[in-house]
Amino acid sequence: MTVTLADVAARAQVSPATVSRVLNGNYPVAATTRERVLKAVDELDYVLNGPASALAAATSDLVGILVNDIADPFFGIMASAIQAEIGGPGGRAGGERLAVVCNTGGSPERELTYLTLLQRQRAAAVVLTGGAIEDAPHKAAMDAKLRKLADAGTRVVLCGRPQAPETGAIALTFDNRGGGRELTEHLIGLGHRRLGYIAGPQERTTTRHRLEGHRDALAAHGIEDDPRWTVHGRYDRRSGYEATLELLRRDPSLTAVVAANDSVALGACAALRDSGLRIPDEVSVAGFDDLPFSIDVVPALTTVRLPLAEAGARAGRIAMGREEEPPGGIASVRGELMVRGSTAGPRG
Amino acid sequence: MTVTLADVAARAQVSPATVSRVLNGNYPVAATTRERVLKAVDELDYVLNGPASALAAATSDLVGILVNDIADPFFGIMASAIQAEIGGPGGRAGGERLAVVCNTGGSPERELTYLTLLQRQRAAAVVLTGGAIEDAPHKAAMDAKLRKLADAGTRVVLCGRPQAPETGAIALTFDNRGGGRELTEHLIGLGHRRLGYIAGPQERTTTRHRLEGHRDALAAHGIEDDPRWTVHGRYDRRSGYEATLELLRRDPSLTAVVAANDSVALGACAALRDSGLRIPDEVSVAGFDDLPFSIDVVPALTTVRLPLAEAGARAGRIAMGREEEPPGGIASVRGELMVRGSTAGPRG
DNA sequence: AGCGTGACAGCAAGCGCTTTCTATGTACGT
DNA sequence: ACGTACATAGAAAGCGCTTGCTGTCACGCT
Repeated sequence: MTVTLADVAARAQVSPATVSRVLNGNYPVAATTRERVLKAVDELDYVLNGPASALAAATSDLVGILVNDIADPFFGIMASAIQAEIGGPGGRAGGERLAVVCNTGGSPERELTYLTLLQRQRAAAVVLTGGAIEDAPHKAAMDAKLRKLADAGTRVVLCGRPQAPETGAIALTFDNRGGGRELTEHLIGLGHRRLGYIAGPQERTTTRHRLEGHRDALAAHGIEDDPRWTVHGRYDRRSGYEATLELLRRDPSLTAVVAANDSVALGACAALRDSGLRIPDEVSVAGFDDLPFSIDVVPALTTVRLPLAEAGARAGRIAMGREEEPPGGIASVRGELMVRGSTAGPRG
Repeated sequence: MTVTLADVAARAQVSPATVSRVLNGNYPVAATTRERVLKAVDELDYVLNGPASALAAATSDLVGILVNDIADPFFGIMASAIQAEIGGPGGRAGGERLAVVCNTGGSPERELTYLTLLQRQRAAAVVLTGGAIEDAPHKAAMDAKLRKLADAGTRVVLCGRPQAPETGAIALTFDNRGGGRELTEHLIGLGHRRLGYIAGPQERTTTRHRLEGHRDALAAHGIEDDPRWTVHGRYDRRSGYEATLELLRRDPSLTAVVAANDSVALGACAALRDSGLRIPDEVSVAGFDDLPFSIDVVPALTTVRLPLAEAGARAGRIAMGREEEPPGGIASVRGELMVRGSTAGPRG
């Protein structure tokens, strides 16, 4: 039924070994023989059996990219950059690798299961993007898994995720804390003293770091951090909408709302508008990430730009061993404050 | 070094065959034996060797999802829905499958190469999303490839892509033409007679169908289709920005701009604003897809909502053989016109 | 002329798992 | 009690490929 190496060998009148060597090209084969083999491959429309090849060679060309939410451009942009470098087909790499992205949906179990699946396939490398979950048992399980992957020869790279010491993983982390601080300082500088904060899900590192940056800034300026001013939600627009209404209910005198990310900020803007409040005249709004749409909303969003594509590309290169690892296996990537129309001094 | 089935068998004092059967669970194994095996698996921290398993069983649990641009939520949303149904880990499906998304970046070569790679891996199913490329040689190559995949037992499903007859693929197509017509008719109904159209890349089916729908509407109302009113670009914001400036240069008297999709529409809005034109008072703008952000821009975008998540879920189910194929192997999915603030009568 | 030396090509032994077929008990029915 | 049927477990034959090792020439050097 299906064409095998042996069929090709028979047709080209050579041994299977020779066909294999022609295909893998790491062993001298006479030009005329090679031609003959290639011709047979073509005529028979032969397709290598991946599993068999992987089994015999004990290696695979699979590279996994884990993302929390594939429908979120934050991850899409990173994944795209990573994949381009891995050299999924046509990438700079040459050797054809199957770079695939796996959507965990933010679920700890799926994250772990995907890692196991990738481990089963003896993946050549794995890149984990975005924040990690801070549940202790889960973290322990993840670290153990990463350690095992690394030990088995799989290159593990973290992109936009805090370092996991002792796992052998290379980390490119985002300076969420610094970005958060800078953003809130900007608002404080404009004169704001009552700032609402819409945080992401409780148990994620990204959430915690951004929030800490925010609080650092408040503390540095001697501003009391009223617990009513912080609401947790998901990293999506809907959540931002609801959280903003809640914030307004708790304290209608807020003059600024800082959101966990741009999508949340969008929801916040909608909620404010629906509440009859003008941005930035009555309330300022700030986001985080600087996704492409952030410049298009009106007013354009003040936010912290994260070099997602650059970081992804670098992570991809490191995963392929085409770029030196950062010293200590970790590098921090800074964000850049983008001041735009959505923020202004209070009572504008 | 690595733990194999045989190691587990030895530790559990059974034969490798029994271990395999416990793991695959499709053969009677006494409860006590099973326990013993499971215990050994756990103690040894055994991980199945995917390639070996796939080779021996001649099947694989890999499912590929091809997308044109992973950074575009249009694809992200579909991919997410497909993956959820495939049952990547934790999905409804139970059996653990490795659902992976492959980013072609819109390149014909990469599309083909990914298909080959998936074919190598003997993928269980493949879902292709989004428009196809209309280059004849490429189409022929694709069709041949799809045919071969289908013949080899891989389930092939097209989601939001025109049917490829003779390939054995199941198609869920979007009614881009109908949606395009409806949208333009809405504008005509408002009184517009000079409508600019920003189309996508020339060689894509989606581009052509939406444009045809637009022209159908114009023709139906006896409106001349001035070639100056159509500009081709990419499916992104930047392109929309530039195309709009070009449109304005060619004919400053346009009263409406219809964009190939929402991202392009966003760029169009920015260009109009930068040109000092108010939306919708001076120029109306319409998009396509109804991505999440479309409701947040100001004014909110009039657009055609495509049920991306629903279609993706259905495609995923069909790929898993959990939903009956549509009659004739093809089903058309309609869009829904969403009238919002970005469109109004001319000289509003 | 004789032999060392490359340059190729082939043999054959696996890689780790699945699965058919066979063997061994055990529990029935009569 | 004896034969039959059923429930389990094992032996072993691959699945299709890679690769270390073993030839076999043909060439060039002394």
